[in-house]
Amino acid sequence: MPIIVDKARKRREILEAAMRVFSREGYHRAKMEAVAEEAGIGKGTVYEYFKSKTDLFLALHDHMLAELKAFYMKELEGIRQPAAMLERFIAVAFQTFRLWEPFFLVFFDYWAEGGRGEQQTLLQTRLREAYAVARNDVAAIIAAGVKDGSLRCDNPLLAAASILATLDGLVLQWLCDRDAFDLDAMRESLTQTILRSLQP
Amino acid sequence: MPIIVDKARKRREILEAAMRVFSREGYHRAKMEAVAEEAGIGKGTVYEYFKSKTDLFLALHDHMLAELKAFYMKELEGIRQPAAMLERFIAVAFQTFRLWEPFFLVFFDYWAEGGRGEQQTLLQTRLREAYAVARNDVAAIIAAGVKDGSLRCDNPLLAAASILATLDGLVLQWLCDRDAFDLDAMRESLTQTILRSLQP
Amino acid sequence: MPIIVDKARKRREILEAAMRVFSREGYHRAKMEAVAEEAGIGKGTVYEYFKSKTDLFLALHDHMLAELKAFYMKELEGIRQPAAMLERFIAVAFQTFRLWEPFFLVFFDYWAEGGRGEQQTLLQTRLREAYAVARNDVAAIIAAGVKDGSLRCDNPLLAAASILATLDGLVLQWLCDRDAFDLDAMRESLTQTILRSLQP
Amino acid sequence: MPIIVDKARKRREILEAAMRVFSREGYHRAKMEAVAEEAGIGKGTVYEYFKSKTDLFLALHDHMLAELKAFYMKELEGIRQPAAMLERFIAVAFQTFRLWEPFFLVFFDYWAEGGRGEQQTLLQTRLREAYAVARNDVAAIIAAGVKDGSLRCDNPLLAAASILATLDGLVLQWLCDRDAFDLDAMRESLTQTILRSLQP
DNA sequence: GATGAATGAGAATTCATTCAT
DNA sequence: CATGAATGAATTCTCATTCAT
Repeated sequence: MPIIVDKARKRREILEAAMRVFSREGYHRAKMEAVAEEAGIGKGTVYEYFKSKTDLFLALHDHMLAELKAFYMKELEGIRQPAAMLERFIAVAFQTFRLWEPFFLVFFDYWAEGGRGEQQTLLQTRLREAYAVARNDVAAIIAAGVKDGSLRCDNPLLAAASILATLDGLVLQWLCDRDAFDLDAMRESLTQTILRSLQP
Repeated sequence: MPIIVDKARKRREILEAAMRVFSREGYHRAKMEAVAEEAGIGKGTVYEYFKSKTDLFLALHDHMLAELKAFYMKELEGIRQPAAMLERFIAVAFQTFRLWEPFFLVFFDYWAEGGRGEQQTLLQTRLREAYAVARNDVAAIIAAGVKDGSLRCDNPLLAAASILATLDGLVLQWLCDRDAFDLDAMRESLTQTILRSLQP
Repeated sequence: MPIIVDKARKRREILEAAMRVFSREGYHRAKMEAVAEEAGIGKGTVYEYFKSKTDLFLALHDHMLAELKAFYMKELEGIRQPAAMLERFIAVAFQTFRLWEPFFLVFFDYWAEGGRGEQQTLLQTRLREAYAVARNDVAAIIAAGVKDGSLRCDNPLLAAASILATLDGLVLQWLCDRDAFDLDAMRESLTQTILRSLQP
Repeated sequence: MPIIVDKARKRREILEAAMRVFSREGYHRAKMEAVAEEAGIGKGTVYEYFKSKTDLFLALHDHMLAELKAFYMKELEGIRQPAAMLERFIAVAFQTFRLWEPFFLVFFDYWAEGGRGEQQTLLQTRLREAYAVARNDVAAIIAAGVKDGSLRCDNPLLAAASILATLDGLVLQWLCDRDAFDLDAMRESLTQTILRSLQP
């Protein structure tokens, strides 16, 4: 009788090992062997679950985004007021800066790989889609506020893009230098600025 | 009669060739040979000017920042009003998105390399310094505005960090998807938001 | 109540699966997993019957030769006249070209492995023995003809070697290019040439 | 000034090293590193001349056939009589058995690789072409004999194919077992048989 | 007996760097 | 000075084999 293995579980373990290794060393410097070791398995086993390093990289992107989204969903659950949602959204973002540091470090590599080239790589498509989804989600909150009169905004999608950009840019800057600014002060200041700019 | 070679000039040519190659392929995928070819010289010659690929990468960072700074200086020249300077600063930033695309694509790699690790790499130090300088420059403009009463801001450094973050995040997003948002609309909207948030 | 398995039968099934896979892909490119799949069993099971890939390869050689010999025996059964036996032998050989194509394709690999090296590999010994047996068999037919005066030949063993060589060389050539020559025309021509050269 | 290297010469040296290694170990077992070592160069250098193992293998085929052909040309030079040419041709073939042993051992691999598959591999095409050329060359000699009345043959191309097959089959057999038959006796016998079968 | 998940030795290939000319 | 031929450390990926169930 064949050994019964929870393939989905092991797959996730590999993904999480990959995240740690990639975040530590960077995608290009990271060796498959290191990923295997981090996952506590043999080199060849990784290839039973992912057919190449690229494939693993891609799968990790999906995995990470799914996890991130789930985190946001959970944290935003139950909040109905658009302004409150935005405030919470920003707060959660700042939380992730600290809690999901490795996550964002890996993201550097997606940006570096995905920004490049006109060839419509799978990664590029995914990255583009992920951004579009995020923009739409945030824009939807703003639009809801506009509708119920609690917010004012001519172009919710543009505002959403801008908010996301600020958050991205802040992790970037903060990860390059933890002393660049105080996270809490920045969160308060940013929340104020954004909410004020959307005030009716 | 030795051929007199303008070493500084050739050095710059190599740097610019490297920028094109790195922006096209990414630092890790880029081959030294490709850089040499792009510069129209022999592979070995690159090593006469830069002692290693890392060294070239690092030197390119300095070169690029110097060029960028020079561009900003020129474009901001003559403007005295803090608010006007900020407006112009943002406008110039958006200009660079289009004009300096390869530049930013290479920047992805600096972020990817520099964000990582506690090891105080030379690159990391430089990146940190560059950010600090940029923050100080922008903060200085704001502080000047606060001083002459034309602007209001509790923490100019924090505001500067935030502005820079937004701009960084926007290139990132825009380079991943040129259709993410309209650059001109974004510039206008962003300028408004920022200036309004600094209104006394 | 243990499942009674016809081990010999399954063994043969694996051998035949191996023949198909080896003939398709070549011994070296063929994967044990592919053999297992072709046999409709699990990868590990192959190792219950053959202790290694080499072992399987070797066993296949024996199996194939036994099958081939049986085929010849059946086809030559009842023929007594040496000349007629030779004619039939050649005809059967040409039949096998078409009918046993995979068989010969695998043989390429035995030649490639067996021709090489002074190390007295098991395979090499087997190959040598197989050739010796075949030569003796054919030589025996010729010798019988010489004895009954229906054929003339100074050195039956040499003639046998030559006949076998021609047949081997023809499969080789024909398998490399099905359009190299017409099989039927070749068979007729060859039969004539051989029989005439052995005419008293 | 760049180092001046006789690239063609080194290429040939690598090819010859490859022939030795491939003939010794077989194409599949042979390691690129062994080829490099045999050629007295570094592993990477082989790749400066051949872009892959397959490429080297293919190039070796061409190289070997060219060398073989040159050898035949030289040895047949000056002979005009068709019968004499055939006799000489066979004699040269038997010479090569002894002199070019490694050559033929490598050929096993071409047969093993080239016989297989319907995919029109480059190697397969080359092999087919090589056979066709050889058949035509031999057939031309026979046809010349038919024309001047010194030989008789209904189908020179068929006869040529048969002669080549016999020679191929003989190397095969002989390389598998040097004691299978005496080369000289076989040569004489074969020459007789062939010439007699072509007698008017 | 049968299975297939796990493994790691092994091989092809790449590419930064050196250095003879 | 400039060059590009040579190099080998490093890395990805393959696949025969093992063995727990």
